[in-house]
Amino acid sequence: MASRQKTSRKAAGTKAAIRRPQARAANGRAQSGDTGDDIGLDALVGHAGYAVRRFQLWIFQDFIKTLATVDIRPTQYSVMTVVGANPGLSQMAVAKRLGIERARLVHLLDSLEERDFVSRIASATDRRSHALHLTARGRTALAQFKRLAAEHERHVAEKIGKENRERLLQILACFT
Amino acid sequence: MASRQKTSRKAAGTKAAIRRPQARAANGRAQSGDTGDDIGLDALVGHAGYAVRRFQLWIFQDFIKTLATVDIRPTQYSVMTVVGANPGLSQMAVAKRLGIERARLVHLLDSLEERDFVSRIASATDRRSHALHLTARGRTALAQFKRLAAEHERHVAEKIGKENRERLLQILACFT
DNA sequence: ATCAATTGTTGTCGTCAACAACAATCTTTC
DNA sequence: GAAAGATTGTTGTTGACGACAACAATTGAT
Repeated sequence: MASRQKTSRKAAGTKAAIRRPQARAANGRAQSGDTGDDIGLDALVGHAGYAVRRFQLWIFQDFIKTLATVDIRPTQYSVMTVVGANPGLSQMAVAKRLGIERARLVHLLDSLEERDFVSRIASATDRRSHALHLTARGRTALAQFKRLAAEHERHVAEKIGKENRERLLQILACFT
Repeated sequence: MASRQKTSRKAAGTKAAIRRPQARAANGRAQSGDTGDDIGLDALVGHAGYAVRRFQLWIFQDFIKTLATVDIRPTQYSVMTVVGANPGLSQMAVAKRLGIERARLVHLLDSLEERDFVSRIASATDRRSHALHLTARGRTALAQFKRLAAEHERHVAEKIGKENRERLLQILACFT
């Protein structure tokens, strides 16, 4: 135990030993055989943020796994989808539409351009901005991505139920 | 434009100029007055992940803003809530229950212990593990946090509707 | 007694949001 | 038409966060 005590664990052992008086002796639970399933969450249940965080974690992992063969992540997919549906958009417009910072979009487009999915074309009307387009390769690739994304969406429907998924989309439509 | 061209922008200007032939002349949209509201999302609408991402972004920002006066973030709140409802839990049990990695929980508890909200007490039965408890200060603090969190939850209800919020919680209950 | 598993910890890596600065360029205003 | 202000793409930094991999201390099983 030497290393754990002498290293930088600021106050774990020490403080705890001092503050003992008020330490309620672990109300019946303590560290017995906690499988992690019988632990109450108290106020946490009923918090939308907590449920959404867990859900988003699950849904992103499934998306990444389902599109692992093509190595496309959710944000990259969203960028290509928007650009594909609206060719010629500026980076600013895409960033604003997707709720991404334009600073972040720079790197996203760098990688997508390296893979020859997207191209930044100098705008004719505004020499500051770039008109974004899918390349020919990007268009055929996006078609495949959409098939895989649809498969991912089926996973979601299996997980929470087909009608629940649609209800969810309807509830959250104001954020898209 | 010197710096933008000569610096490390790998292929923006150069490549784009070369790949010109196939560049469809921006189908009517181009870079006119894009306010960002009239941009189609195509397949993106209908993707649960996208809607959930945007929602989680909003909900976390509101949570952080609503609890800014006490400087508590969502994850910190979830830890204190679970520990408060289940005193004596080990770090492993808390991490598993909340879907946090135990490596990450270490830092979370470090900060909460520095602020005297939580204390790690050496377990009597297992000298490896720590029994987690709220301090007296932590208990009174958590009570205030819960009031502020309830206010945040009201913001959510205002945003998506009271009944929609409850429907949402019901749909995502399997993830909590 | 020995070997595998567990617990807390440290460290690294990559993703992501949030800011702040900057050069180039556009737009407005006088 | 020139100066002032706003916009666009870019670079950089910061911090929260998830994922992994190691490690020492300890426990439990063989």
